[in-house]
Amino acid sequence: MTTSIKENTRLFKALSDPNRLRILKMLQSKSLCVCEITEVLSLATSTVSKHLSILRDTGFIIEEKDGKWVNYMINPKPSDPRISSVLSTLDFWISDDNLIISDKQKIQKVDRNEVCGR
Amino acid sequence: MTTSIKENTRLFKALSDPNRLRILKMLQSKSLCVCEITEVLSLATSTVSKHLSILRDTGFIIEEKDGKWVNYMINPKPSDPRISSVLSTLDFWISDDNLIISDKQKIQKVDRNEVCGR
DNA sequence: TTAACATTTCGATAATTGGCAAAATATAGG
DNA sequence: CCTATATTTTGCCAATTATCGAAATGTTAA
Repeated sequence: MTTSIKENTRLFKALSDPNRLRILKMLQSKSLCVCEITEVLSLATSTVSKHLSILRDTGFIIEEKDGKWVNYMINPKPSDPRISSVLSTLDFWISDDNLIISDKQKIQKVDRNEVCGR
Repeated sequence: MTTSIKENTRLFKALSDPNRLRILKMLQSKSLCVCEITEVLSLATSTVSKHLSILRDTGFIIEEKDGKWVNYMINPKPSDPRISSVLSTLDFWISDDNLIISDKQKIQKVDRNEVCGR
């Protein structure tokens, strides 16, 4: 495992954006495709895609292709124990934020066949 | 305790700079004044001062005035449990980095009466 | 093979951040 | 009170980052 300052900085940088934290919290509830996340965050698709690639490259999430969709989900078996540690930590560090609560309500209702393609 | 997305983002932002991580690791060895830290990091005094104020404002460190010096040290009793958690975590996440090892060697030799005032 | 849709990549731009030097503030000691 | 030293604040610049829209890529289904 790499424990360099540079590596750690990269990990904390990945966590230091509100939209990326919202994405992680949403994925802790449910796997989602890019357009579903885009709908909840109200950002451009390309912006969400970029956030997702940062979270993927640092090992927080993984992707799984499903036809024309790409499903993103929390990395179930991170090789880096720091990732597991952060993920379980976020579970109770962030829970009662109004934004997070409303995000969770939204993703329960979001249907990719309705939301995407408009 | 605040557990908002904004608060958490701020905390991770504070940790997402290599020089701030170096400062935290140095202070985990020993309390230091601004000019001692400046000497090790080879940055402008004003830059170091700024980094220290960010770490102070987020609760990672505290300051204690000592005459013309200001000593900075790890916050011994953080009111926010997330701070304690991160601080103990950093202890083993970052330890074998060459930069950190050399920083620790340097601060053992640094004497504020020699280093400052030149 | 087109058409439609999902996603990623690219290029441009605005906002944020880290850096320095100089000015301002604070303290100690003559 | 004046000077030297330590630190903080301010103003400015360069580098980085978040964002968007457009173009490129990939997939499905007609």
